[in-house]
Amino acid sequence: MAELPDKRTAPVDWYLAVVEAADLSDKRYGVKGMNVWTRYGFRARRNLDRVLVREIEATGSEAVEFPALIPATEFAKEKEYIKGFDAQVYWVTKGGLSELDVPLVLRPTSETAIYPIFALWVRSHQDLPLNVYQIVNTFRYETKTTRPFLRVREIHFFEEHTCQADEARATERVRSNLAAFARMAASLGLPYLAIRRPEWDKFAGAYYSIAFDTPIGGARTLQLGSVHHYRDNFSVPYGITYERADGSRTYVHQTTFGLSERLIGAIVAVHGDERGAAFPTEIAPYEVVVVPVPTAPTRAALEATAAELAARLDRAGIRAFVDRGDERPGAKYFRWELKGVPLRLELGPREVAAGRVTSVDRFGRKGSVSLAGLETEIAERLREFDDELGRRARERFAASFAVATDLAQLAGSDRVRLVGWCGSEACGHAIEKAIDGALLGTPEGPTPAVDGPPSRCIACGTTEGARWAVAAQPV
RNA sequence: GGGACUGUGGGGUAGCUUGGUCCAUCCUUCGGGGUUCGGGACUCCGAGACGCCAGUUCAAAUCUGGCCAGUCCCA
Repeated sequence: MAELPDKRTAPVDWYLAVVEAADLSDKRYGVKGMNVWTRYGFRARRNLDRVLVREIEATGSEAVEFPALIPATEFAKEKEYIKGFDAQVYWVTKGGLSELDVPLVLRPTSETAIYPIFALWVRSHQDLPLNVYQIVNTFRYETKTTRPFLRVREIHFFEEHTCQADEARATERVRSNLAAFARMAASLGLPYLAIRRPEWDKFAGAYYSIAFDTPIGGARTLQLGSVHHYRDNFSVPYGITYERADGSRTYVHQTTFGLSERLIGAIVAVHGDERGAAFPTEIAPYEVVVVPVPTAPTRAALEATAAELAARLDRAGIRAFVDRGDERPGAKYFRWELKGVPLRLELGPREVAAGRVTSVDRFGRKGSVSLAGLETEIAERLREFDDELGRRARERFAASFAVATDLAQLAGSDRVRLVGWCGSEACGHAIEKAIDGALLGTPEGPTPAVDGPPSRCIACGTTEGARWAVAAQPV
């Protein structure tokens, strides 16, 4: 297997090489931005979905599924939304041989598919809150370069859509989503900042947008997902109203929460290193791989023992795989490290004689596990691995930010920059130009690497109302 | 929307300027045999490509045109 490009000096080449070498995605399908999920990559995706479902359902959301095609007439009802999306939708204009009277849009996101039906579902205050999510594929005609998982045209999309009685309750739902994402990200070992987007960069049609961003080296960041408060911006054009207890009628306030397979790309980009990918155990296609280290006479017995170990782990809910391939053990070690498996078990004659098995985690930390206590000891090792994975990620996260006090410091920056900002759009664009990227917005929680508020706006120097904002190069 | 560039086995490439020495190079991958097996084994045999369509020419991976696909830059 060839050497990987250097992650520091050639991050994009490194990322593409890891995705390919780890066999997470096959990009040879003949449509730009539409890639094939391999067996290995799909396992990761299924595990990711399981975490998302678990956490969102814990907040009282239920699964639904709406159709992929949307009549043009419904699609066009909210004018900001249309402006934001009409340049990147796929159209279905023919049915068989005939032109359709009403062309159909292949959903770029599902507001316009769902809200006409919400208008039918919501009638009384007793129908609220309405919290539903779906995990479906959405389609966007991306014109920029596409990258597996990070920028695709067929998106594996998680989207929650809710209706609340009023603005305050919608705000509460946003808070609840932020907390749910915090739990999801913890499962993935991904540190991030929740950042309120500036006016000019909020979701089309939103009252405000809060996005989750994580640094991935240099000044570059990756958006992991977003939560939006729509107020009644959609419920008015779509007529989603309810009757209060006193008989009066009013519009609902809505929120959405969106995530995608980008999270898998983020796991690769954030946790990966010179050896390849590194999966947190919740998402790992296999949590444990057993590698027999045979000599000719012990081969059959060792493979049988390895299969038993894997079966025991599977029964204990730990996804395990026995690598019986014809390669030498060392070649297998390299491959499974590249593929990001958290824990490897080496089983040779020495281990069998001692009633133990050697464990080596993705970071190369060795241990010895007794066969008798296999399940509990492995579970413990996996916990230790996740702790270490998270610790390393947080360490890099903390080192990713630096304050800039002058626009000149933004050019060619090797960190994500925290800047004082007065809140004006003109200054925002000046900052974006200086860093050749974007002003992501203002952090929702505490801002890392700073103490107290900024003294002034980095662009205009105003001291009045200056607050911390994040400037970066989003990928 | 404007411009530049690129397209060679499954992946990565050499060859293209100056047409012939190319039934296309090397690495990797894949299939089979043998010797091996505690950190990327070795060896033997085998498989696999010039984006598509036209044109020029005695002769095209190489030149020309169109198309398709992709990449990058600018708006």
